[in-house]
Amino acid sequence: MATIKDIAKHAGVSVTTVSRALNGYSDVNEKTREKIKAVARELQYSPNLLARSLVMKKTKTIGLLVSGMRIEGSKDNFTYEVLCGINDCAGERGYDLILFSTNSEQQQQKTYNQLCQERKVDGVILQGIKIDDPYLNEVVESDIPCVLVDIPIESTSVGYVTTNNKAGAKLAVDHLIDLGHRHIGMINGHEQAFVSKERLLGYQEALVKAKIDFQEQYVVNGSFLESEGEVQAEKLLTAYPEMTAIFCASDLMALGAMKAARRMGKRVPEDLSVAGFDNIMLASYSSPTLTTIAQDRYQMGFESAILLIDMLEGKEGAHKKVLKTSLVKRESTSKTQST
Amino acid sequence: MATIKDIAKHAGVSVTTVSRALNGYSDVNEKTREKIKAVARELQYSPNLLARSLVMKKTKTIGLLVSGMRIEGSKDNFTYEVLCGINDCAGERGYDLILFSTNSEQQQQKTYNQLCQERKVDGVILQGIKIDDPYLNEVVESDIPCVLVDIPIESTSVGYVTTNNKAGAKLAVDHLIDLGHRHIGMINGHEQAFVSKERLLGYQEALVKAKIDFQEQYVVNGSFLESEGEVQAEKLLTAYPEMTAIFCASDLMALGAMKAARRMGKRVPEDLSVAGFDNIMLASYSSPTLTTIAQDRYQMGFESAILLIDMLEGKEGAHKKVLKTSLVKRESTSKTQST
DNA sequence: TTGAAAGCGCTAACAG
DNA sequence: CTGTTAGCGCTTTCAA
Repeated sequence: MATIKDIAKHAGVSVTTVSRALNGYSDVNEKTREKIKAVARELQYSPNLLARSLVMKKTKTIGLLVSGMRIEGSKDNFTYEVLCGINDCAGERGYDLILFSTNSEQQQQKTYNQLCQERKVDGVILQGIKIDDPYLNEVVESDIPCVLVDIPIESTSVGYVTTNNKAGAKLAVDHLIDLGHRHIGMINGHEQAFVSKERLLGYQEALVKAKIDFQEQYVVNGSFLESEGEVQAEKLLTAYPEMTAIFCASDLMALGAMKAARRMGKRVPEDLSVAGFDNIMLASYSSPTLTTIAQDRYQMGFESAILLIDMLEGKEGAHKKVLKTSLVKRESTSKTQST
Repeated sequence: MATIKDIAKHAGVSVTTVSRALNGYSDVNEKTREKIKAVARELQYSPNLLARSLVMKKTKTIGLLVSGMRIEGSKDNFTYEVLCGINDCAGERGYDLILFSTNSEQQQQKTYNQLCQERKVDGVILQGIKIDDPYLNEVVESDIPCVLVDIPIESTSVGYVTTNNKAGAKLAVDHLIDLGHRHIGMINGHEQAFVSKERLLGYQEALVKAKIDFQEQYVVNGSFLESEGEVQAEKLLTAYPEMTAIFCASDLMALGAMKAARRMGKRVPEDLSVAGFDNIMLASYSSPTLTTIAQDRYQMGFESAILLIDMLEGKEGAHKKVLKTSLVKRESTSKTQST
């Protein structure tokens, strides 16, 4: 509750001097500084960041715009792990995070710019928004520095962090091909996800390399949902009994696919190999455990924050970061029995 | 970037009128109001919440002090799900959330009061802090309204939300007793957790009711960790071969216990019944699936926010909320074979 | 090395 | 119904 005014009074100096002393300016007598510091301690002073921000036009605050901070997200933990990464980096560098809820209707009525300008965040990290989200246009047009997770847009004020989804998908499909599979289906996410496009490309690339014809009807969308994964897997396996492997663009859908297989009396991996993408927690607890492509969500968050803060502090450097993936072989894939 | 000053100029009125018009005061001519609103829209005005907060002494911001926002948390998702609940309620009621990182050393040097006073949050929700956390004392002494998750402290400015842990534990142990078990071990969390104390009481209560002697050596601590659950389960099962069931104070530890059993050649549930607490995602994906006590983490978050905001807005009412639990029967528990 | 004064953008008495 | 004035707590010229 004490203000610099109080300190000034108690220390017998002006507010200017207090401000300078506390902020470590050099042009202040060391004795006065010590005295001021002592008084500040005594009065349990803590600066009012609102007032400071108002004049400095910097809040040391990063906005976090997460679309889909929902309970369902605890299945794949994407949001949470990214958040952990952001939080750690921000903490290290002295920034606090402010969470913009985009769930509630109340907040949805505000534009992106309103959200940011009202709270005067220095920059923003956007996560989980779809390619056709109206916020996205605003982001690009606005000049508030921001970093996008998994959407490749780059400009002076916009950067992004993503995983090498194409390479990751290729890794998975290569693995299936190595195991002898020739009829490989794919359950993709949805059209509004950049990562889906990339993962499809990786799938196709692997096929081309192995001289396997791409069959359009082998690829369906499952909206990244476990339930849809199950539905779509059943459809694929019914329509194309020759299929011996399915690559899913998310582990959740892969779990769904395994369920479908089980229900249809197909054993995984003996009759059907299933590979996922993400390497979520559940992947190592399901039975059979799931072969998948690992992507480091914590790191994505951490790098997003680095990128953004570097931008905010005027550090030069690339505005994008593409993280590596790796193949995690588990029980859900094996050599094809049918040859 | 436009301020009320700009609007005032364009509309040919004073800033006061602008302020009043935009804030919906009644004592302003509807025509002037309309005009002002039009100008505001035209200029893409959005209020500077910093300035407003500075004078109003209200920020419409809730601080979130989460200890242990770490990647390991994605195993049980406690933090994330509580956060979702808080976020949803806060969003509905027009509050934004500011995340205080307590991970980094930088931030740890600040006291609780500094954290809150600097950012001028209206209130705070604390989650995941231990009973012996230094922040806790500060909370009680400070007069910043706050709500604690899973720590029962109540005062004019402090409230809490928790689950009925005693009843929940009793439910689990009753279930094991019903199945015929008489030698039931317990792997608890740790001394610094209020919930651990409660769950132990529930365990004891169930034993008393069934006229089973409480054996102190049957109860060990596993720090809520899967790995420790495994270690402690092995110790228990080795030392007390008569044991046919273990109640674990968290699902994670229960998963560890099942691992230990498997490693020791004991089948679950035929040779050993295992019950957990929490009903985390993994509980329904493990094999065997885990019998457990469900607690609604999202609801805990939501209720915390309700409690806090009600306090902030001067609504009278209880400062605590205790949520119900329920038993979720799955595969890991069954009738005892050895009789 | 220090202080006086102005101002960040807003709200809130108090007059008129 | 509207404007004038003051002030929230801080930083920052500009003088001294």
